[in-house]
Amino acid sequence: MDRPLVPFGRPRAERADAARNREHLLDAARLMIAEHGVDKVTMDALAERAGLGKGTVFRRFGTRAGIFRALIEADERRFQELVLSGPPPLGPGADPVERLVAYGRARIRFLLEHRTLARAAIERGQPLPEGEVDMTALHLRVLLVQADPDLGEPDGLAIMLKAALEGPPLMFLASDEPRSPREAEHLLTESWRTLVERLLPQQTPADRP
Amino acid sequence: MDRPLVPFGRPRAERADAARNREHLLDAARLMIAEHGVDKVTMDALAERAGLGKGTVFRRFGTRAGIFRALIEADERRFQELVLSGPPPLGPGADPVERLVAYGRARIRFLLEHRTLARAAIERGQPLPEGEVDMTALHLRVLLVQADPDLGEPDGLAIMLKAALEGPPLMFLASDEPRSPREAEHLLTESWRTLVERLLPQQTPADRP
DNA sequence: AATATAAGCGGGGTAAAGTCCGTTTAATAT
DNA sequence: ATATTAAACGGACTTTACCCCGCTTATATT
Repeated sequence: MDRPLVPFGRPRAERADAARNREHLLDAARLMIAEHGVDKVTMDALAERAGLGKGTVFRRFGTRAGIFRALIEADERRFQELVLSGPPPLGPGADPVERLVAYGRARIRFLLEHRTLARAAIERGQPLPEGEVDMTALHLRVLLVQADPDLGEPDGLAIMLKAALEGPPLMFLASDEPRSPREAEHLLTESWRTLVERLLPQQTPADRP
Repeated sequence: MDRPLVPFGRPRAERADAARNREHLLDAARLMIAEHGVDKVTMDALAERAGLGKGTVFRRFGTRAGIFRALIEADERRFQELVLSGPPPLGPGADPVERLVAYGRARIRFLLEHRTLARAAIERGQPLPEGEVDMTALHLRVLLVQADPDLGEPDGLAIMLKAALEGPPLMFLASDEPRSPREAEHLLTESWRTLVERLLPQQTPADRP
């Protein structure tokens, strides 16, 4: 008759078979992608390959895009750790403008390296794939304010700069002629630097006594 | 036996019945959207509503997204005309920085007003929906170079600024809390102004003799 | 007016995402 | 060890975009 003493604990850890099956599914997905590319990863084929039912696939990942999001997640976490506690200028310690430039360079490279998965991880519904909160917009906002406390509309600017940074690699420079990822990386990185350095006052040595 | 004397004329104008059916389909789509929203516009339902076969719908518009692209097209053309030959500062004649600010304001409003259709017009494949060429990136590039001929990487900057301008309204400020379109429009317009005016040297009266 | 032909048409067929619900089972309480 | 139950499972079912291809017709040519 007693109710559990801690009725509000987290919703009870994932069952062991569920965790095992998730790994099976992710492994199967990785193999299928390596063999035939993302397009051939259908929910039916993935379920069969992993020896599970289709319902299980949807229960685990919600949507097709969810599978690809899960595949990127580990790398994304590593990336965020470098940003939050790695060496400067990407990590804390450097001048905010330098950190913004470094973040852009790293993010562009990350997205271009993961572009196939990242594109497949975009939901056909509303927003871009974010792990609960939008780390990029958040981080950009913080650095923008640090670089210039008097900046108007930091929220809006953070949103726009996030789009400027992440849109082109995800769409792989949607416009005009095709470019190699190498050329794209260089072009975008340099453009980002220009954008950031012009947008924010350079902190020259003369500024600090 | 003779082949046509002008074998390379354009591929022969659209047949009258085809044009008529296209209008019927667009009318039907508009009605269905007004009544039940874009999601209920399925290819089967649209075909039936217009009294045509499903194959005809695909022949006319290629994909589902193509229908929504066609619905926006007229408005998009009007917009481009205002930009190319309307009154300044949106049209030609004003200072490039002013034109960039004006273009951003107009584009943000346009995309927010059309956001439902515009989102539905995005293909689940690669690029964002563009009418053959990417007018926004092109226009931004021209104005950027006019405003500052020494700007490095105008191509990359144009691509990034296009993403900064069009991404947020299309994704409707994907991140954080929901905002009303009104608030969104104001926030983005002001942010765009800040971005452009900081990015480019203000043309002060003193600069011109 | 008759003919030729490329364009258009229709609707059944396929593939794939996502839903539903009855059955099974891991984890926990007794 | 047994009972309990919430979670997990599986696979049939539904929905929808998109393909295919034999038939029809508008238009141009003679």
